Amino acid sequence: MSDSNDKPLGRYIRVLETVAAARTGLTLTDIARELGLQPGTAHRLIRGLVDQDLLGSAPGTKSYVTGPRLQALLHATMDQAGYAGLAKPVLDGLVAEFGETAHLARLNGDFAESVLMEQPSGADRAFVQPGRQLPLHAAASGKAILAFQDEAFVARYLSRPRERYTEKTKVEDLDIRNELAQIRADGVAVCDNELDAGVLSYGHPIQVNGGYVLYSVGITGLADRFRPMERSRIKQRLAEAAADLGRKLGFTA
Amino acid sequence: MSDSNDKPLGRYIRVLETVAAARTGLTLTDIARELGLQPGTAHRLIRGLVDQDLLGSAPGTKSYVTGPRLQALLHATMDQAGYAGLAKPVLDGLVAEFGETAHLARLNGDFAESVLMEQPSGADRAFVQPGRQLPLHAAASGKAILAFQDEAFVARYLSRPRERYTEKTKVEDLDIRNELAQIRADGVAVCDNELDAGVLSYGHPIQVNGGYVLYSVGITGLADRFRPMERSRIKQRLAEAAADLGRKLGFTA
DNA sequence: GAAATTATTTTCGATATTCGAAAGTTCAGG
DNA sequence: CCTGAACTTTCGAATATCGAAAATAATTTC
Repeated sequence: MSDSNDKPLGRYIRVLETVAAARTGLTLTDIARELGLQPGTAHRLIRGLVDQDLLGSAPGTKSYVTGPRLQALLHATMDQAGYAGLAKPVLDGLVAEFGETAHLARLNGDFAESVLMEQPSGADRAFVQPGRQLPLHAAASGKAILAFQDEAFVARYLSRPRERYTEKTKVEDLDIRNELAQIRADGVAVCDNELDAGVLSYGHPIQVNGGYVLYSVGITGLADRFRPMERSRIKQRLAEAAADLGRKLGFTA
Repeated sequence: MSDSNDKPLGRYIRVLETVAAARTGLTLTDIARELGLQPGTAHRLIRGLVDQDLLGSAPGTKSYVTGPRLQALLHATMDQAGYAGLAKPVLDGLVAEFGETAHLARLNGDFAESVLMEQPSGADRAFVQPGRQLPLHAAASGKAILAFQDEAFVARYLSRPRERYTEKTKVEDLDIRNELAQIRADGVAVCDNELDAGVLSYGHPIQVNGGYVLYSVGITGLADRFRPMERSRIKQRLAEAAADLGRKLGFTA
């Protein structure tokens, strides 16, 4: 009888399951023994999975853990209700302090998707309602995520045409790369009239345990009213919120 | 340049990501268009994924959703901290009401692994501390999960030898099958001195959106003290807790 | 209800990947 | 330095995958 589990795909998945089930990192030999594979085969399978970022190996060590792409996949499947319970209180805290709209965005393909939004009572119309796909080069929460992706991702993103939403939208490779560098240095991304006219927003990356950035948290408001707000305070509170959310959304790598 | 994403494994994963990112089920054509695949290729990839239970197709319809094996894999990558934020409040509620230990268990291989436990202050020694592997035939939270697995899983489980932990442990196929049927009818599983002597516990399956049961929630106490507690009340509160947890741990199918 | 359109499934030879076995490296302890 | 375990590479044979095209099924249109 030919078990469907000895097809190539099935073997890859069994390796993933083995690693995922382990509390701690597994070594090549662990995996080979567990699945009854010879070392050479296990090595090839693992390499394939690492190439796809489905497994990661803590640099320096020889043990493997679940990779960022698998974590992203998990988050992508989680229901919005799952996020709401975790993230809503944090967003509410931001709303209470600044009186502007706060939202949580998640990397989804080539966009940052808004997955949760909280507004002050009597808010303007929503610019970041859940489901909206925010461009990675022209939204604060998008830029905050893009700035912390690896070079291969950034290069791929920049290799494709980008839409210009307003006359202030940055579309040149160099402009965008410079801004990403600044975001990495500063910790916070700004989008001033680059996506929606008259709208100003701040975004902060959310780092989960492994250090990967899949989410960002942002505050958005009408530029005229929001601009005077003290920037250092916004930055500090966003950083706190991001740290809190990172813990709540986090994984043990 | 040969992108690692056009290797066979990468294409399978991209299909999974596409389906996972969609809020609703995707049809073959949707997937093919999204990924720029020709229909025949998409069909073969999808079929391979369905064979592995990584994708599922709602019976009758032609649209694909994430399958039970993918859900199990992704959940397995979540660690205790990830659960804590979601499930701790629910367990705390049970502890507050009954004054006994509550825990969340997850199907892991041929055992139900306790992944989170909450105890009343001044508790007895812990019988379900996180990490403990609870047998599927001799623990309330294990039986609650086993009762809702498909026939192939149950048959495979019963085809292998089972340990007898106490003289009350049920090990005969027929006894176990009868009890599983009763659990399906009743909704709640009981383990009375079958695993740890002097310990009584109740378990309730947790259904996530697709209907798959990967988790259960349970209450455990010393039999002498716990037995007098009103059973219907326990059952009702466990059902509520399970519904709540199912929402929080759930996926968009 | 027949024709046209769109969606799904199957077939095909060529190509690329995977397979297990065995040999070759690297690394850590004694 | 030697030894053994863990890790990595190599190899021809077996197998899965590839894109293109054709066949079937389901839906829509007229």
